[in-house]
Amino acid sequence: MRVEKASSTKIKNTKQRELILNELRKLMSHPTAEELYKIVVKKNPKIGLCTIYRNLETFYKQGLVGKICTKPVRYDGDMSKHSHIRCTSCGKIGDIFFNVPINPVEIQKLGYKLQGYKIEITGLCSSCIKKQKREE
Amino acid sequence: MRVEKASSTKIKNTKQRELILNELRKLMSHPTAEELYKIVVKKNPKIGLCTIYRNLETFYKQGLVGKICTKPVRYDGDMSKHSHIRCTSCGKIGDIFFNVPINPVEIQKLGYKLQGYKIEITGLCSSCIKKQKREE
DNA sequence: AGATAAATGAAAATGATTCTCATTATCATT
DNA sequence: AATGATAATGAGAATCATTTTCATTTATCT
Ligand SMILES: [Mn+2]
Ligand SMILES: [Mn+2]
Ligand SMILES: [Zn+2]
Ligand SMILES: [Zn+2]
Repeated sequence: MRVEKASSTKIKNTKQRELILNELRKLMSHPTAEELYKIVVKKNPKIGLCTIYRNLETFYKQGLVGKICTKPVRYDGDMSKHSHIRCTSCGKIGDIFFNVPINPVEIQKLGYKLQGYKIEITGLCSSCIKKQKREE
Repeated sequence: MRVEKASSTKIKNTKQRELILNELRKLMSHPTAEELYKIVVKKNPKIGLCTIYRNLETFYKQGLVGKICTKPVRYDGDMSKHSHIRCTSCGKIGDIFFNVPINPVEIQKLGYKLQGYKIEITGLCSSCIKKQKREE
């Protein structure tokens, strides 16, 4: 018995999709769906919040945007190879442009096939370091 | 982001707390609060699910257990230094006992004070690799 | 244009987690 | 052991980010 092949659904290019991706790519920040919605809705007042949710997830699955699994989830229009640091004091997400290589062979030895990895770093951002010093 | 007040509250040792921590430490797995509840409730049928949630989070903040920020969140009674790999096919979480060092100085150069980091690896577990091959 | 298949938007549902609050347990002091 | 102070518990309600449902609209193919 033949098992149904993994979905071959054709993705359609809608105005909403284009707008959402463009606006996300313009940003240097890592917005939540809600935050991006507030920007996008100014250019298309008819757009629905769930369309933002839906498309961000689609973009992520297509490898078009990055996803940061905070709560709420944040997305990243910058696909260059980098990591993120979350400030434990103010919650801000910053970019960390340096690389920690993981060797696929090491993972293979442990019985797994490596597909991807993310490094989630926590720390204090510069302004929170200053704030902390002032309070001392 | 909520700024944590320098709490001076004394933590009391309750039977529930001890039971939850002991049962978690017995496991080799990475249970959710709900999964651990199902185990714990057999030994204390009066215990409430929210007590599991509350204490797991307390243990995490005390550095007694590890936390894996999947959805739902998973906890780890094993505090030895290791990373986790999530199988993208079956969702299982496996332990990866090798180390990827991050240099605090590198982070400092970028204006941050490093506090911690986690590496979240994704891939295929051995049984899902086999399953995939069989289907070819 | 007409067919068909996917995307949208509004509203409702979901579900993991957190909150509230009355009650109970723990612990340091008498 | 009794007391008092305070933290923890348990039940249920609330929260809220995200997902689902479904009627309608839109994009794309022939
Ligand atoms: Mn980034
Ligand atoms: Mn582990
Ligand atoms: Zn900060
Ligand atoms: Zn698997």
